[in-house]
Amino acid sequence: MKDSASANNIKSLKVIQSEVQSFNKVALSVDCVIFGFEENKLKVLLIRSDMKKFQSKWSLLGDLLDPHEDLDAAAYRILKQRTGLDDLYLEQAHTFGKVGRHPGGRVVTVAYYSLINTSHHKLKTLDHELHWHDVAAVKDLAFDHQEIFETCYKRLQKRVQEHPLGFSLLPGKFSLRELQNLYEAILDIKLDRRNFRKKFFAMDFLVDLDEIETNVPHRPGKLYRFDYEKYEKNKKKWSGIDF
Amino acid sequence: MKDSASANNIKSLKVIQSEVQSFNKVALSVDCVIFGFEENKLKVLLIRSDMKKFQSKWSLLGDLLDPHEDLDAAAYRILKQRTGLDDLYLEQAHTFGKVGRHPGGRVVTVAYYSLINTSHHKLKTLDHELHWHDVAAVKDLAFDHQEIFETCYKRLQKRVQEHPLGFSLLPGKFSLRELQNLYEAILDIKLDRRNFRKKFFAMDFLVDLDEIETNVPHRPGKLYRFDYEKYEKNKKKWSGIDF
DNA sequence: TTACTTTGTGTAAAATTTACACACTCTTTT
DNA sequence: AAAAGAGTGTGTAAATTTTACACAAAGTAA
Repeated sequence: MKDSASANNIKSLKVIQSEVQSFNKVALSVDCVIFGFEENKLKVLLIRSDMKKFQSKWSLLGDLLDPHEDLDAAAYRILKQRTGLDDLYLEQAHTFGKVGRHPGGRVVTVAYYSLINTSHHKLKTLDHELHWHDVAAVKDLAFDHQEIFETCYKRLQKRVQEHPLGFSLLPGKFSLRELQNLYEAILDIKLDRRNFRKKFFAMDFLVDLDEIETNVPHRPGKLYRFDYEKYEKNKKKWSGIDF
Repeated sequence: MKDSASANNIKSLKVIQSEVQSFNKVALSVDCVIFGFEENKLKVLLIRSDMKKFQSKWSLLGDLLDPHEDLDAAAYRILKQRTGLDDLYLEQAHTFGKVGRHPGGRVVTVAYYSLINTSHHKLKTLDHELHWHDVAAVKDLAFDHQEIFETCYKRLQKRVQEHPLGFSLLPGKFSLRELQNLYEAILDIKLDRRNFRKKFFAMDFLVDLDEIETNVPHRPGKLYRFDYEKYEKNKKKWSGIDF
């Protein structure tokens, strides 16, 4: 293995190019962990593995990187291919590069996670390929996808306590109960209703729509929307503070 | 670009192998952002770029991944090559994969950061290749290394507020003033001395060595060491809590 | 009309964080 | 040897944040 940094001689572009182009190459893939929220459960989107070896197992949505596209662009491309959406939160979580992780050869994969609002697009989930799974029930995925999934889930749990990501999983109008259900589902804990409401009102980026829920068999709750402008303006004030 | 996941046909191992081996390959490198602490300043280890194009610039320590080694192993290898050390904290931070980021061709790089105790190994920093830089003064690095450095620095700042990493930058025996100086340097803020001490004593993983500083022109402080066992035992209790 | 379910609201106690000052110990200076 | 200088070591009160907790109101279902 070349030691390009401690060598004393200065390398020409040609030398560098030959190092890069010769034998030191690997396949790079992107895997997306796509979270959704339905029936008060946090869900993750999985697909049947397209490899014989893993035929009965579920796997994450992934594809090989095209050498001519940016890494982030590849993640957005894959997400778009699977969900049709391209206007959403997408964050790189971790890169997995054990030698034997992929049976097809040396493939290093970069994991991204994303949150989508399932009410905005009913996916083609009925063709037995793509399916929403309860995160609590996800197990025994193909490849090392179980580990990737768990890493991303932990990252989401942490991230959602520092930034108001959760909103992107909800419809435009939502009740505080829905918001609380979401946080309880993501963090897998119970929260005190009054304190939860107090906290979110204090953060001051909920807009009261002066509407109420319909078709609920009890007193309806008020509906709110997330105020992106206020959030952007006050970001610094509370970013990084757990809530 | 193949769409391996949404295709309906099941792929044999051979098909997968040919996809992986054919044209979809890139060079992958690892870059290490190595932090140290000296003269009450947070430092980062940089090297003169070995490329003509960037001859006057500093760059991070990096190397190409050997296709036969694990990704993490590559990071440890590079660190060992540069510093001689292999028993230290090393964390993957982010993967950078813009198409044009490297003049030698398509190179995606995985950034790791590490903290080393400069008192344990005086590096060969005098050969004008390797040099400790004040983090505050780092600018205009080669390639996209400025961005990589800044990403890792932010990650370190965050991480150090959730885990007692800082200790790995200090000698085995240290005074509370040294510890505070370190945190002030990493976070770039001033801390209240009394509250700082209170907090660390409350966490209860400092061992009083019943020794005091020598060669200080004032009242000497007591020396402590970090108690790894107590830390491991109480980890859950305060992990994730900012301090 | 009654029972049921969930919303909406405030306050007191507890815990945590912050601000802050003075005596002590060692070194250096005179 | 006395005094000045510099940084250590320590506690408490106030402010802020977090937690625990209960009851009336609004709608639906029987």
